[in-house]
This record gives sequence, structure tokens and C-alpha cells, in this order.
Amino acid sequence: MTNTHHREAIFLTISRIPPGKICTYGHVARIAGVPGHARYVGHLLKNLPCNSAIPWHRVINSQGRSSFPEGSPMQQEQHFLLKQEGIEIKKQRIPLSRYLWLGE
DNA sequence: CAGGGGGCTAAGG
DNA sequence: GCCTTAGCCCCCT
Repeated sequence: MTNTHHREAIFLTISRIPPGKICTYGHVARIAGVPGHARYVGHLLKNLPCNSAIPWHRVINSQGRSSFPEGSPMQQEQHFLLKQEGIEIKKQRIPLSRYLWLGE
């Protein structure tokens, strides 16, 4: 199935995002070779098992924000993990130009 | 097969 | 900077 390929390509791409860097849903999709599937990326991450090794926290939306509601446990977790990697978050925002990863 | 909804985006006010 | 709108494409009823 091509769908399976897409899924694997997307997971592979996300797992390649280096610590201290971030990537948007749209970019992940594009780098994975499936442009236009940003929402699909989000869908996959939502259904990710908690024990997964996929660095889901390094994927944010094009606004430079977490896609979780402000103050939610998931959002706090994400911010915690990102800060741990040296990413600075101001007013719930991350400067994309500074941390964006666009593949290797 | 149709409808609704999602960890989305780009564009416009 | 914020909010709204219109596309987007896959997935689950």
C-alpha cells in the first residue's frame, strides 16, 4: 500500500529531526515526499503510542506554536521537552527561523 | 457511499 | 498580532 509507505516516510522524517531543532507539519509532509498532507501528519502523531520513540514534540504548526490548547498537560509536556533541548519559547511561541529543520 | 472532524495552511481583513 | 475563511487529504463512523 502506498499509504503504508507514506506513513513510514513520515515517521522516518520525524525521527530524523535533530534535538534542538523543530519542524512544522507541512514541512514534515513535504520532506517525507507527501506534500499537502500536513493534517495526515497530525493524525498520525495523535494516534501515537505513549511509549513511542518518535520525537513528536519537535513537530509544531506553521505559526510556531504548539498545536495543543494553552495550559493543557500535553502542551506543557511539549514545552518542557523543547526547553530541555535548548529551545527558547516566548509567549507560547517558537521562532521558526531560528530552530527550523529542513532536512539534511 | 456520505458526512463529519482532525496536533494543518495560506491568505485576507 | 488576532480572528475568519477556504482549501486540503486521510480516517472513522
